[in-house]
Amino acid sequence: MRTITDMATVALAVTDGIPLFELAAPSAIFGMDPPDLVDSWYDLTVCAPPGARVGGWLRADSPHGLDDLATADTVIVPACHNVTYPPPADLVDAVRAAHEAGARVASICTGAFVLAAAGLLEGRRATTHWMHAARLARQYPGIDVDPAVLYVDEGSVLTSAGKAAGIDLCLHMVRTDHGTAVANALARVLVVAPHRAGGQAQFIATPVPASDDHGLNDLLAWAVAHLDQPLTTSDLARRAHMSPRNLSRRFTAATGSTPLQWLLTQRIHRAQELLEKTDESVDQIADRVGMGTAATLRRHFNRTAGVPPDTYRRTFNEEPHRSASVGEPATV
DNA sequence: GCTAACGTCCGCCAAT
DNA sequence: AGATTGGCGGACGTTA
Repeated sequence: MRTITDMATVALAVTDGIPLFELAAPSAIFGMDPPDLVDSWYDLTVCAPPGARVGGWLRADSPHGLDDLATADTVIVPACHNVTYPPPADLVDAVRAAHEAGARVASICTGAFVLAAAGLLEGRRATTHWMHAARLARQYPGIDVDPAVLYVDEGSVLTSAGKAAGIDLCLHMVRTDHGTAVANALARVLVVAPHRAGGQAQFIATPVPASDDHGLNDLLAWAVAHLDQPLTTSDLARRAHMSPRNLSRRFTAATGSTPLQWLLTQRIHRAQELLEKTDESVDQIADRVGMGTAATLRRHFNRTAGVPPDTYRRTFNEEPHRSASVGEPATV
């Protein structure tokens, strides 16, 4: 089991020609002044080859090179600027070495191609920018590429979709390390959506199909507002004026997860929030998030958060910031 | 941890 | 002709 302090050093792998945005998102989050809510924040190292260009008009000037990736707890690999060429071999080797040394490795956008080349995605679920998802899947048949989600958390290997989804992934890591309250506070500072879960593709406008609106947003919003009630697929279908079969199909296409699984995830997130912010019993919380009994909540909570509700509460409530252990969350 | 009842969801296929 | 929909069966998951 990892601890928060284990994840404290974050290394950002800069490659020549890297888009500015890719660099900006993780820098803004991991390199910011520590929020008041925590007493230790991340230590960001930018690892850049000498004279690397950023965004075509900036030059990175860092005393740290790729060798420094190996000692980081968390390694972030932003987009490579051209996926038609194989990623730089020294970067691939450095990323592989870092992962072997126990680092958590996360990619943004086409950075997934670097992780793939390092063999870290083999047999795993992963995502990348929708424009390049087909290429990734073709080049690496062993990867279960999901182009429809914002990010995929496979524990020690995380991938995110294009550009702004990198912010979601970074927030997700902050949430994993420091809890929902800290992640939400940070999102407020950054003025971004506090939580777009990895499996929630409903807020991405993927401009591939002619109509990028799957028409489920109202339903999802309604469901979130009525989580405390028992909701079946048929209930949702009735609300969306669809047959259960069709809703099930549309739902999966739009969100990347099935109705029940999506509801369970939403309920667990709500429960996490309540555990952090209130003193309500697990029983009460189970009732408030529509999970029936505490036993049911515990079962799903364990599976999703990696720890029982009471442990989670102790981690983020009573003793918020001291090397608290959180398990590896399952894929969101 | 077991069980019984019930819900979910996915392949198949005909209807639209 | 091709895509979308909805009903059905049955394996599988969830709940209490």
